[in-house]
Amino acid sequence: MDLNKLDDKPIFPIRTAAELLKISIPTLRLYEKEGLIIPHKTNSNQRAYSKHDLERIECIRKSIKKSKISINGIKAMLAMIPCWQIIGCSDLDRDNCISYSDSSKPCWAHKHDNGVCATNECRECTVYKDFSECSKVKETIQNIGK
DNA sequence: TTTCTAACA
DNA sequence: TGTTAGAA
Repeated sequence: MDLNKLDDKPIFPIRTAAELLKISIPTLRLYEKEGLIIPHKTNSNQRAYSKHDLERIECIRKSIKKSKISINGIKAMLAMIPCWQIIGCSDLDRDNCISYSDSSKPCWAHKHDNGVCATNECRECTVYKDFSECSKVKETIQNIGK
């Protein structure tokens, strides 16, 4: 069993996550509402954050504080991810997909009623995962289509 | 006690 | 961003 998998274990309740990240609970909820992050939900609908989730949020915080871009700005950038190419969906699926034409929010923030994404968990999708670390985004983009 | 959603300041 | 309502 590799230890890295522990990083994906959703073990932090929202209060702990907020303390570790030094941000407020409402802010954490806001990021989720805006589609920037998809925390795991427990049986009782409680949010649970993994170490990777926390790192992803750190990436968002850096963008907002250091790069001075807004939540809407981040959403717009994430909306430009060529997800159809990354997951290799068909031209038909792509043309029928809302997130292909919509540039206001990331693909995983959409409800996919049809196509391959309809049956997939966005939280587990490489499109979502690959853009979780600030340091690896450029590399990810460069490798698209290879 | 803690967190949830939703609405509002 | 923070606060508040009522419910779980």
